Amino acid sequence: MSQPPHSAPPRSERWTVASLARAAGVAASTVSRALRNDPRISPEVRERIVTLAQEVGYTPNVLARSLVGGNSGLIGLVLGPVENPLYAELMQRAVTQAAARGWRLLLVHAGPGPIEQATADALLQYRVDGCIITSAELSSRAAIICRDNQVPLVMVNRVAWEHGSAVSCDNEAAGALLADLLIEAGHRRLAVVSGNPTTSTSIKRADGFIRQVRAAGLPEPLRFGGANSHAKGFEAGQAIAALPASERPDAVLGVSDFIAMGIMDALREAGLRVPGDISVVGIDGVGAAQRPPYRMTTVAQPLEDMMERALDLLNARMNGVHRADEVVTLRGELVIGQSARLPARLLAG
Amino acid sequence: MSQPPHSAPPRSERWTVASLARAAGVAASTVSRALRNDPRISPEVRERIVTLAQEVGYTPNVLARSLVGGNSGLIGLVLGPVENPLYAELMQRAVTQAAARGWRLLLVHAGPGPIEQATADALLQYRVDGCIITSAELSSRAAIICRDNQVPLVMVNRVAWEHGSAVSCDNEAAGALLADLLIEAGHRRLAVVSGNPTTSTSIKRADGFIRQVRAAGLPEPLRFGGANSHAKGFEAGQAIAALPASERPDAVLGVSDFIAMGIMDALREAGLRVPGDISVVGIDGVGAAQRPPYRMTTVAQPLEDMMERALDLLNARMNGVHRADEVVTLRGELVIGQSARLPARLLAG
DNA sequence: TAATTTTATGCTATCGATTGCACAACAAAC
DNA sequence: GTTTGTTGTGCAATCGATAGCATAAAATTA
Repeated sequence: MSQPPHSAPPRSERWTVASLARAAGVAASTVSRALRNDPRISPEVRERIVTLAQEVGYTPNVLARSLVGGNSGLIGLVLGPVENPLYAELMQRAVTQAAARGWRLLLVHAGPGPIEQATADALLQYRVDGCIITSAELSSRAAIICRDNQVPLVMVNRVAWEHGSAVSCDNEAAGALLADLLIEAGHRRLAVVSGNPTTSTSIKRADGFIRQVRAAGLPEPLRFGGANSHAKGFEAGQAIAALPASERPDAVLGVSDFIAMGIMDALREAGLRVPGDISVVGIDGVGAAQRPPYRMTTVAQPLEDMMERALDLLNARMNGVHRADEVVTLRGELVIGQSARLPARLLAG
Repeated sequence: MSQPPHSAPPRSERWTVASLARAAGVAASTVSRALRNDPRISPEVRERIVTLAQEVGYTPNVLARSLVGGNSGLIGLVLGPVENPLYAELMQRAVTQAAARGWRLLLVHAGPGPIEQATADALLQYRVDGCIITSAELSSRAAIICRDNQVPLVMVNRVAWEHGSAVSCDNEAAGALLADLLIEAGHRRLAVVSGNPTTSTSIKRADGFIRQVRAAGLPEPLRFGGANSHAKGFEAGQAIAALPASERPDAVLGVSDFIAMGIMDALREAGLRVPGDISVVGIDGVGAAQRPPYRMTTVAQPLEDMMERALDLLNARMNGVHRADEVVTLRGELVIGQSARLPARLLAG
């Protein structure tokens, strides 16, 4: 493989359509057409060229191709802080599913900090065909760039701020479902620990939860939170544990599994049993929260489907096709763990 | 911004050197030189062109530039299964540090499965300037491709298999250090839970640990393991907890924090106290293991430095410069948590 | 057999940015 | 007032792949 057996190897450089053409005694355009299965090329010639290309290990230069074709095959990816396992899981699915469609990911940002201008510019410099933003917070620069340059944009796990399509779980329904179940199971003093107060995801989940608590005529839930982190959940858990038993909630929603893990850790560390003394539920369905010691009862987001729909949305907007922004909401699925007391009817099945 | 105020806007397309040149009344080459600060362009002309470019929001097409220059500015990134927080942390640092050098990451793979041929080919198709592999296991296809095509390659957190440079922590020393400390603190029955038996990282860490146990004249450590996962650690923890108290180890090393978390979860679930009844230590220093309820005593890898050295190694091998493969080993740093009984001398400071 | 259509291939321009070389314009020097 | 030297720009080729158009050869038809 490293010693191409043919007559006109490019001087220790890589093979190109031109060098292949020289070696095969045809024109560069013929090589290009043969490799793209253009029906106008005769079977014999095509066969000869394809064989040669394989023998020498020819790899097309996508950069050159996209220069003329206009499609880079690149999708920009902006990730939130990956200490939250949700983002890591989203990333993994993004890579896999993008690859299945022949696209590659240009990873421009990952982390808690705001995205820098130079970083956001890379989306344009590399002529990405589309962009996926999964950060709940600091996506503004990237979103603006996409808007100003007609780059298809889809937000995953957050709704669009002013431009772009979005795919998310029905967050309000998830919060409501959990409230209903907890109440049905007999919980009477509820609490909710929110995440970042500026993100739609956190707000909706808490809203749905609180709405059902009120609808049931129960006292207003206690509220904690402030950021989507284990630390904030832990703080809230400590505060809850410090309450006198008579005032302490008997069930808590962490609006993300990540937060709920922190809550549970704090409660247990304070000597409370979960779910014996207090129920804890989350939303997201991340793997880390499904493992012991958490075994979280949660509403899992259909991440696989969400990413698939996200790529569909991008695909429909590529190649200059203009379409109205679209918001897709998928229903999450209840995952019965062992972190909360639930209605008996659910424990049978 | 979306309404360029100038006379010759490209017909709703993006601006190019050519359209800028037309608008500025100069040649394309002049635009190019002005934007690259070529000293041969007069200050006035340069100023005029730069201002115009900024006004209309011109973004150079990197694909076209790399076609002539030969440098794509892309670094291929191959990640292991990101359920292990270590990989997520490495990724975050890779993005940040690459961006600081003006490079972007082409994320070609992330996950437990083997890397597909089509995926590995993307490294060549996009003409990456270098490649980083942080997967402990399934990197072969990518490594082979890099070797056969003189693509600079550096493995992070594993030693090179047959080609490529590598950056890793002094794994053997880390294992040995932890053994020494545990023994000094009075532990006598030690155990080690390994990861994937084919990875150098796991082997070395266990080796260093076992070596020191033997050197101290203590009985051969119990051995568990088989994969670098929370589940395997959990299994090992359950097995350890099931042993009669007289045979049960009083200290366990999980060769990664991820494994050690699983061990600790199982021990605690079985009613054992950590570190009261049994000490648990890990290696890696991931954030998840530093949080409650783990507060892991561990040897932290200097991830920031490791990634920096990795990029240095790539940089030195770019632009066709050929250098011998290089292996860099950095020393890890002890992090004193609360998961193990340690020598009193350490607890003072 | 000439005229026409089909088929297979080559020539050449193109995408956008860069760069070697040529060449104006102007200043300095004899 | 011609010659030499310096500066600043433009022209044209290049990178690698693709696509429109032209054309030679072959196959079909009149």
